[in-house]
Amino acid sequence: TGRTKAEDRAVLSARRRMPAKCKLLLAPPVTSGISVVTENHEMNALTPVAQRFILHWGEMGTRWGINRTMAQIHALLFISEKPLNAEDICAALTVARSNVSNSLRELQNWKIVKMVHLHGDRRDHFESVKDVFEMFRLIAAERKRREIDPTVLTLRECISDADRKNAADAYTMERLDDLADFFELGASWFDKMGRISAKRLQKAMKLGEKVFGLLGIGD
Amino acid sequence: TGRTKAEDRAVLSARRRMPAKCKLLLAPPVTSGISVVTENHEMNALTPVAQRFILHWGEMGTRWGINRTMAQIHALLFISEKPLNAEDICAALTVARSNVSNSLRELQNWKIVKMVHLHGDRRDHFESVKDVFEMFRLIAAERKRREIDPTVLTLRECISDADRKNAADAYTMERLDDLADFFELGASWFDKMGRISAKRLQKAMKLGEKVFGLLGIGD
DNA sequence: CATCAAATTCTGTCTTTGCAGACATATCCG
DNA sequence: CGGATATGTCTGCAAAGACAGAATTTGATG
Repeated sequence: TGRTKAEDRAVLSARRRMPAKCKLLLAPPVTSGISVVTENHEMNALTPVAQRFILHWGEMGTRWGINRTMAQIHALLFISEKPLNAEDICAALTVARSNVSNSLRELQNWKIVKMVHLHGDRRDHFESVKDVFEMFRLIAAERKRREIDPTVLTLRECISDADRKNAADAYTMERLDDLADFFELGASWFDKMGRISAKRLQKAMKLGEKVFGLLGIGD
Repeated sequence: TGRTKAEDRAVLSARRRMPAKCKLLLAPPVTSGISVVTENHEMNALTPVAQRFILHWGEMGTRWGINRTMAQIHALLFISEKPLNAEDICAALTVARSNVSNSLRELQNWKIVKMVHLHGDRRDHFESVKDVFEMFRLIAAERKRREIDPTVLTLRECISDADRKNAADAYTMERLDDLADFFELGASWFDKMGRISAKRLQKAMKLGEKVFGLLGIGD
């Protein structure tokens, strides 16, 4: 098989924890889009497709260092036509309020979820950025700020602190210098992506396709 | 301060766990590059700069869903002039053999660490890919294979499974379609990066800089 | 300013993951 | 073929992280 042992293990452990972990699957089965009308807006139970997407997105999150609930909430908001309040989210994903509250705060820090208010409802409602390029742009900007920038800083400090008389450090310096250059190049990309609009980013990415073409790298 | 509460918490918790977790810091302090000569090769204790880099790289790993030890081993190999054997790595990072063994296997799966043999020594030795562009290329290719490809597959399946008569699903489909398009564009990028040489990738990235310039996005 | 809904923070529990040490297997040499 | 050395796998414990529920704070409204 073209699959590593580590992956097999991951699959198995994912399966093992399914019943306990993935509460979505434990939610009452949905035959079709049954609507439950609450005070002031209707709340649809999750369709099987929605469930599947949310679960997958949660899993993806964990692979990239994002906690599962946070990613799931993001997925839910992303496919929700209307803004949802905390209560709605708790109900849809069967998670505790506190968990939802914390995850929403973090999603707002990432700037991919915004708080909105609905007329005649004092509860906070939340909606996701819907444009995928915009979303990517925001995430890239934030990751740069949190991870790339500090890394460049650390690398540069390491380089200037290195003991030039020590042979081991001399080689280390060479390597770190390369790495720092690379990250700086990457950082400037992230930066630029963070500044241009989604429309232009999309154009730039498609243009990039062509650049590859010119370099003679076809499909 | 320009820092979120979550970040403050992260910093605190990192500090709290330092003594227990980061064995590197507990290793005997290194005054200068003291050389310890073993059977057939000399093994330098880590310099402060090396320690710092390894710790930071380990931390970076965790942020991107890579386990800390694995990232630390990678960092160590990356700045090591000569290939190291498992024993050397255990000693340098103060981690168990089993841990080193598993991490090395995974690093080889990622194709960023290669096993080599030294003349007259039957132990396996390991060295990291040293070219940063090559490293990036390999990591990108692997992440695509493991995460992007399955995501595109899932999204497309979700779209084809969606119930077109259901209003909720109709909206979901729109969103997922956008997302799938985006990931496919991304996948093709990753793919192309995976195929071109490090040299050309470097050229392409620098060229990309210019593309941004042409689009009027300066520093 | 009292009351109540909504939201947040705190605290303890449970799950998951990472990891060390023990055990098992493979490889080389006398 | 036996012993030694090297590597790989398994098991159980411990740390970290995620999470639920309780307690607290916020703030809106009569």
